[in-house]
Amino acid sequence: MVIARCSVDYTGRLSAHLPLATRLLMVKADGTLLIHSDSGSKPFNWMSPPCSLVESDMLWRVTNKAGEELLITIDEVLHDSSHDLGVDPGLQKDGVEKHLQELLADRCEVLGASWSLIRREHPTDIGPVDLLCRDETGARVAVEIKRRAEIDGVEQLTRYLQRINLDPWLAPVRGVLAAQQFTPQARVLAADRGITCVTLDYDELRGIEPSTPRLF
Amino acid sequence: MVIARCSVDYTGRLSAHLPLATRLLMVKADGTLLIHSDSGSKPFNWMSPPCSLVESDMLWRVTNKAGEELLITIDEVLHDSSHDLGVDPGLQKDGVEKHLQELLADRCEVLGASWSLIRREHPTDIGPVDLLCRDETGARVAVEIKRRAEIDGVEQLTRYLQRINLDPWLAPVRGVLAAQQFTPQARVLAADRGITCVTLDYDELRGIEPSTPRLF
DNA sequence: TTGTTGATTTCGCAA
DNA sequence: TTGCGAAGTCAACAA
Repeated sequence: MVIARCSVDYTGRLSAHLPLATRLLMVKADGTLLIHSDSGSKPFNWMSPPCSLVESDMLWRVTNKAGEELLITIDEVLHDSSHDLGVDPGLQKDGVEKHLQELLADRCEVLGASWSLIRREHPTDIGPVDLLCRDETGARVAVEIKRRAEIDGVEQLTRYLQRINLDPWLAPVRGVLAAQQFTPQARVLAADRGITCVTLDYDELRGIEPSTPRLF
Repeated sequence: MVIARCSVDYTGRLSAHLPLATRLLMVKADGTLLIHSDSGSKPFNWMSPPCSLVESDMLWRVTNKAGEELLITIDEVLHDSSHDLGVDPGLQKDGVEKHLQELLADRCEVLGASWSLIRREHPTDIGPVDLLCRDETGARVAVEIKRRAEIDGVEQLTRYLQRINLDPWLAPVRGVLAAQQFTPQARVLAADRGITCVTLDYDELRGIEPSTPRLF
């Protein structure tokens, strides 16, 4: 961890210049280098491993295989310390889309009374549909699950429906977009495409799910 | 800047837990808080301003307006230092999409012989089309520019074309997707929609451009 | 304030 | 390795 007055030049996927100012240079154990200012959550410049750092005099040269280069010109070092953090057990996440899909696969009657699951991750040639279900009339429904449904989620489901309806064994298949939140524009476009929007309640799904006895 | 053995719990847009380990806690002047381990380029946990940090004993509680909460339980502080970095002049970038658009607007004959520019950032009710050109036959062409064209770029241009072709003064307008790189799926979908893909060479564009004499 | 779009996005998963 | 979709995406910019 070095705090220094420095200027930085990056050439690679684009060209960028960082004028002389005081910043934090962080070199991690895995080779990651980050250059942070005193505001904002993202570093101004960085380099991801694998990369090589060569320090000569007051010039740091960081390069990687792809030919990207970070030149750090050090004007003055204000702080320099090193710390051994050891390995990190990592972050445990809960509540993401995958989890929603698992819960809904188990309880697709949340989408409609008497609905049943035909298949999870039903493959098409442009990617898998989250759920393929049978509704109360026996008709097939393709379900796309999002945490927050936006316009591109509607586009995605539309593409799936086009593809899936080319299969005479499956067609006709209608679409359901299931999400915790919807942007107004997603609702409008979905309505326009004949796609039904279903709002999910994560806590309710999670609360209901354990009460379902598994018959393995 | 604090280096400490700590565990972290985040509740907000999702729930996440970070088991006890040694990490870097960074508190920036603008209120940003970052929790970094010794590997990876992004922090495991963070909170963006505006947020409030309350330190009581060995517990840090960080909250924001949206009801998100970060609980940091400090086990042992290994390092604690503070540094005044001052304001940063910020990063100067070159070579991003906006720049490509400027270059192409000046040299749209790169897209086809005798092509001319009608308008840059042509407005539609769902957003501006990057370029509106006239091809060698006098027909109008809507051009969408990307650094890397993916499937959603094709969707975006498709929406623009639908809108723009509703205007009897402009229709018919065909589409060109110009990018430095294309994903295979973008090419397939573009072909499917009758959209032409044009590969751009940034160095060539930049190299050619200064040779164009300006008439004042 | 809200919405849209780009990003040296990063990250994870799967083919 | 490559491709593709998700992300607590972040951040800039316009309406």
